[in-house]
Amino acid sequence: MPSRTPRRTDALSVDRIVAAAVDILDADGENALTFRALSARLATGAGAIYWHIADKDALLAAATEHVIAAALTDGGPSEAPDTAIRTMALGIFDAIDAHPWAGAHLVRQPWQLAMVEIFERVGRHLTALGVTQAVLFNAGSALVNYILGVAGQNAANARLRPPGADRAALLGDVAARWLSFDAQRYPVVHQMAEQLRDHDDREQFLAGIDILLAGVASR
Amino acid sequence: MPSRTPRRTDALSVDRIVAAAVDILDADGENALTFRALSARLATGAGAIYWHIADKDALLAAATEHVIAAALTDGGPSEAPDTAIRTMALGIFDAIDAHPWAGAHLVRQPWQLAMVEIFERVGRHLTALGVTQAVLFNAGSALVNYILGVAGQNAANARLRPPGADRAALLGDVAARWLSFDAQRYPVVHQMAEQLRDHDDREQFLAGIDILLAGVASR
DNA sequence: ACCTGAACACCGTTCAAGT
DNA sequence: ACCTGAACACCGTTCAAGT
Repeated sequence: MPSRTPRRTDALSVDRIVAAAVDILDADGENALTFRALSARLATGAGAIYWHIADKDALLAAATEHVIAAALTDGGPSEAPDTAIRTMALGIFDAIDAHPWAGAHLVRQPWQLAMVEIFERVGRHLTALGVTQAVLFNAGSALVNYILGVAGQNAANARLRPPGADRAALLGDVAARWLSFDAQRYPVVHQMAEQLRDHDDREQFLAGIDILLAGVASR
Repeated sequence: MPSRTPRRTDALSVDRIVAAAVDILDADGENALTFRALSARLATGAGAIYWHIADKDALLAAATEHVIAAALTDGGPSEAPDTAIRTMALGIFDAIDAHPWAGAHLVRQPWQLAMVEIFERVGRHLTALGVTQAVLFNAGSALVNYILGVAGQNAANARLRPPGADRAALLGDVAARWLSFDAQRYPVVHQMAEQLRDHDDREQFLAGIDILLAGVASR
């Protein structure tokens, strides 16, 4: 029986719209996010959303920003620079693993805020690592491009995986597909298929980061 | 006045459909490729296309395959393995630079034929380079993911670039955008903006390949 | 076997009209 | 200022009907 006027918690806002969008994207994937589904969930009209957000691209960008920003927490300042890069990269990897649609959008829309944030951190850690001014740009761009490439792959894999199917089953399918190619023409693919079946995406991602760091260190 | 019955060069076929699709994609971009536009260009009904090709995804996949396969020509067999990797990577880079929509699709649909072909070649060259069985899978995947990451970026940049605008102008815009961020919070982005303005995409792509190769060699 | 083209179910986006 | 919801222009895809 509070006498204060009740807070209008149902008022529309960019935050509420983005939160609802993230919910839909996480639950049912990219195709499920329509302005009709979103306005239904928010109990409003489609036009109301357009008053707060420019268009669907801006909506996806905001949702991606939201999810990536949460992943970009700073590690302890005592962390060694190369460890810091691994930590940050893993954070992005895990965020995209949990929200594959964010990976897809990150790849399609570079130069968005999340991207600049990633670039800044990678660059800072590389500088701390002693990378010279001259190679910093190339090294940073190589790392970012690698991270984005994996992000895209992960997003694509998640799209492939039917809801409910587990990772092992999908890997088995892909391995079988690889083995179905002609062994004479694709010997390497054949032998990689074996390793593909029981590899760990996360470990392999880190292995790539380590290769890049080793390459940078050798300069 | 040949008496032979004229060849029906206007008969529909997957090849003609794919060729027309590539034309539309190259000329006017991804959004311009609709079944209506395609059937109009082929002077037929939309349903006719569906008799030859499963759906739009299959159409894009076939168009991508077509464009990437053309880029994957074998270098001379006398080529050193690391040179061969650079040559192949540059071939893909240039193909995607010329057909950005193919880069976008390659990123979205891994495990398609073009991907397997790329993986095979990268793996073969790495083996020739003396890479051990144990690290082959990780090294190959790192290279492929990096190439795909750059492919995605290139595709996105091309989508950003308004038709007619040149690369230099776009780079200037992005650099200006980077400089508009707070210099205290984004010092690295600020200093990279300078190098961004007059960097060469192709050279930077190769620099990344070299970093990866150096990292692999250091194992 | 192959093609036609109208029809269906669905989008993103706009906008006059409301409060 | 903010919301409503019908309307618009446009998709991918299907399918009965043709040849």
